[in-house]
Amino acid sequence: MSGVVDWNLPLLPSTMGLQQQQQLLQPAPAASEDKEKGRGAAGRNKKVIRPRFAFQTRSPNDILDDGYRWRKYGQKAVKNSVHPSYYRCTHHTCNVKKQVQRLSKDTSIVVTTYEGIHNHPCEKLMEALSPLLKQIQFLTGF
DNA sequence: CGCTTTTGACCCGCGC
DNA sequence: GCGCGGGTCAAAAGCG
Repeated sequence: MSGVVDWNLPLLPSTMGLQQQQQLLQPAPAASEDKEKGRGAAGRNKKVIRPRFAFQTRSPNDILDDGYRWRKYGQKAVKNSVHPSYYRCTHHTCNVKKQVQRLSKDTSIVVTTYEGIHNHPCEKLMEALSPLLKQIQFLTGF
């Protein structure tokens, strides 16, 4: 089914409308991210391939709203002043994870690492395009 | 009322 | 075999 749009593509964060520069980095081509982490919540013991996208954005805001809803789940403090915050998509069908890291050198720089692909289009974008889509569908219907 | 957020504790994997 | 680190989940509280 290729009737799906690449929603996983980097949309433009609403808070990113600044003059900040965005740097898209692809850490490693190797998908050695098979850390299943069994945990009691077993259920999905499948080698789910989740692409990793790293975005380096400069913003006073740690949480960049890219159009999806994120729920913060834990904050582990590492030794190097870097306190990575973990976020997860609130979608029950969306197993996307987001890792936000702040540079200890420049707290103004925020490294957002997206893990996984969204199974569902962003509500915000959809909402914004909803009227347009409706109109298009309506026009196309004829 | 619902949802979100925060802290703690727990667990697993890997290293040595 | 044991230790450490990292990561995640859980519950509770606060706020809109």
